[in-house]
Amino acid sequence: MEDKKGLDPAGTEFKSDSSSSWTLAGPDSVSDSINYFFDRESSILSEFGWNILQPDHADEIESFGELDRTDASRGLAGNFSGSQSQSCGAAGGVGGSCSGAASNPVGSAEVPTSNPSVSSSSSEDPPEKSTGFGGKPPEIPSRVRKKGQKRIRQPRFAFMTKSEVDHLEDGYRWRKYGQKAVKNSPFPRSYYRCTNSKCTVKKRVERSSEDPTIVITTYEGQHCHHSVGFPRGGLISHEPAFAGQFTPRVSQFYYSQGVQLHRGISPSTTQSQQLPIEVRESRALPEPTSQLPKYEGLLGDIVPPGMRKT
DNA sequence: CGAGTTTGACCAGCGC
DNA sequence: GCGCTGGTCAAACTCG
Repeated sequence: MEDKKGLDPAGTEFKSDSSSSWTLAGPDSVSDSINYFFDRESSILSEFGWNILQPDHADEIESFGELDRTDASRGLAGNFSGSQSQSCGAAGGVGGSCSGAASNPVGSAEVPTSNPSVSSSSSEDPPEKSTGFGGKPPEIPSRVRKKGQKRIRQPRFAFMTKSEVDHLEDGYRWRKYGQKAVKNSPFPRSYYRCTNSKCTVKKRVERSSEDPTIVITTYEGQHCHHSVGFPRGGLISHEPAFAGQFTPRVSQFYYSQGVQLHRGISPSTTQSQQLPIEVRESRALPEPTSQLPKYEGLLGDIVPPGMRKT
């Protein structure tokens, strides 16, 4: 049960899937590599409004995953300040989540895309009306969204956690707004959004069809407010009551079970840690034996220090 | 009674 | 153009 396909017994190889693997350059580089991921992860997560702390023990980390860039042309390409993210609005920027780097004009770091028609995304670009998350909320309900008005994706990241609980505590409060059966998976996918009315962060939770003990959580967007509570004393809350309530549970998840980051970094993020990342999971989780070239291509661009691709 | 969940329907995007 | 699928809505329902 503890064994994961992504990590060999020696703990020196990380696999995103059967098509690609990461091999540490040397034993000494293990912790460095872990630190690399978590330093970056903390940075990245903080961009999303989370302050995930680094685990105490590197061996708790079981694997790092892949990401899908298939939708890059639609979701990235300078659209972090897209229409949906505008609703962070006036509330924004408590702790800087919604402002600052969050509104970093990603367009300045051009994101390579496999889709040559990425330029078409310019039609989606809000013409500088909003400054990142400082704009006004979308006034048109998506249900009444006009035809041709594309759904703007926010940057995403996902991670996998070995847990029997579907909905992991992360210090924020979530409201479930949908559940849907997923193709090729016996487990439904649940859709959550942050209960903060000014926050548009969404979260998808599903179980891996390959390993039902693994929960795949995908966050989309950035919180524009503090969390209610935070693991291991790193409380941001102004409400001690809540803080005390959440701390122990979350700590257990993040540090006893470890956080499995299932993510990717857009090539541009290797140049600027200020940039949020976009992680897209595939429409259907890849079969163990199936290969998604798009993953491979992207992973090839991301080689953490001390690691080499095999 | 308010907040959260469930669930069927609707819509948009994508691939063929 | 059509069908499939993911994502979202919203009414009904449950719970505290």
